[in-house]
Amino acid sequence: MLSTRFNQTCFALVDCNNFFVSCERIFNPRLINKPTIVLSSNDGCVVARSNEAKLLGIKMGQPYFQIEKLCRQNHVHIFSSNFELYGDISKRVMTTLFDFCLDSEIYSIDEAFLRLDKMSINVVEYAKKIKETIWKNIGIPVSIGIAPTKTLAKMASHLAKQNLTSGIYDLRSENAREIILQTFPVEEIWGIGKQTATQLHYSKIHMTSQLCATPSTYLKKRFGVMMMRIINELNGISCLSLEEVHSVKNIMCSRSFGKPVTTLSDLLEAVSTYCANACKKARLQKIKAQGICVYLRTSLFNKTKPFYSASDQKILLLPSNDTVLITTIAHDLLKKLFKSNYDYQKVGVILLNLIDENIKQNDLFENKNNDDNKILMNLLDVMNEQWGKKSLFLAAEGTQKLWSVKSARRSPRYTTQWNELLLVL
DNA sequence: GCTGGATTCCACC
DNA sequence: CTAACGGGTGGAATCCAGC
Repeated sequence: MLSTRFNQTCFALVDCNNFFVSCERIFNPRLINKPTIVLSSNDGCVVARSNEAKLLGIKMGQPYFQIEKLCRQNHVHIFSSNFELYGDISKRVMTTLFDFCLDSEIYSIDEAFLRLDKMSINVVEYAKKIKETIWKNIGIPVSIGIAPTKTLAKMASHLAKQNLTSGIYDLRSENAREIILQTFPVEEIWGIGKQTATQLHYSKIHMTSQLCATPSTYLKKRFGVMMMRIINELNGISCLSLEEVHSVKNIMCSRSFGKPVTTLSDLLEAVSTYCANACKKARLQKIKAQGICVYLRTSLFNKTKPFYSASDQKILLLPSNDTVLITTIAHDLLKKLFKSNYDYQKVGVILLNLIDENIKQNDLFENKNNDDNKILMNLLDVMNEQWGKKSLFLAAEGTQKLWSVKSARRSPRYTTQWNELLLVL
């Protein structure tokens, strides 16, 4: 007889360990057991650390310039983000997980929830098999947390990471939970962030067990409905189910500049580039924007220069994913927002209220249909697929891109670019 | 007061 | 030599105008 109660829900959270670093290691085995980090775009902050790098005290999200010296002294291997590579490896991991369990939800680039209670299996044995398969076939180490709710499964995966030998942690037994909750800090609970944690500490609530013992009327009044959901989940009552594949509502594209930008022409180039990326993404998903928002701002951190931030949006007469149209509108918006004599750090474009491209809502006053540029856009996408990214683009994007991001240490895109395949010499 | 829409806050990876 | 800090998502709470 299995220890689980009849009818009890059971979720597994499969989480890739140090995901971006693990991806780099697949193609560069010399990195194994060496301190290694991956930087955010623009080589700004640390977004992934190997265990060795964690031991050196390098923090998640830490700005790189603060640890540059430490890295040099300890021969830390440093990489710029290589999202094409990570996305491709992620796809392989998720496909493998779907083979094990169709009832699953991709939660992020490196995590997925599986619903296991409807399968007649020994859950822990099954988890072991999943872990071994992903390691053997893809070369990515994962941790797996098992529990009756998603929030507890998240907690279990945390604990699984501390247990390096098995990498699996089972929190289905109520007795086991009772002990664990006494030493699990509230700030590590899924859904409780920095602000909430600070307030909890202020109310002398530090450990999860203390949180669960706090009267729910008080918690609801002070922290809202989200907190009630968290408490229920911690008590083993499942409130969060696997989510449907949610349709995207907005697409945002923005980057910080490699160095401050002051001229309107550079900003227009950048905005054009982001429009092209966003529209391409929309066409790929077969959706159209009903509005577009443009924003720009100076650095949040530079206290010596004046701060400026602005945004504006325009509703489209007809939904569109046409790069030419969207870029034209974005240019108009940006020209209105632009003020000279500022050091700009970032501009961004957001396609708003996306809807299925097949939904046609003919405008009463505009008789023509809005497929004008469909053929051109299709051509653009096909050419760029065939001849490589950015073979064909609008002149407005510019060719120099003096503003573009820093990405000095990116590894080759081994799996997605023919000319960057791994060479065996 | 009530409503819906816009904006801000918070959290996550 | 100095200055240097991501890019997305989504949901809830809150604000505010118009009734």
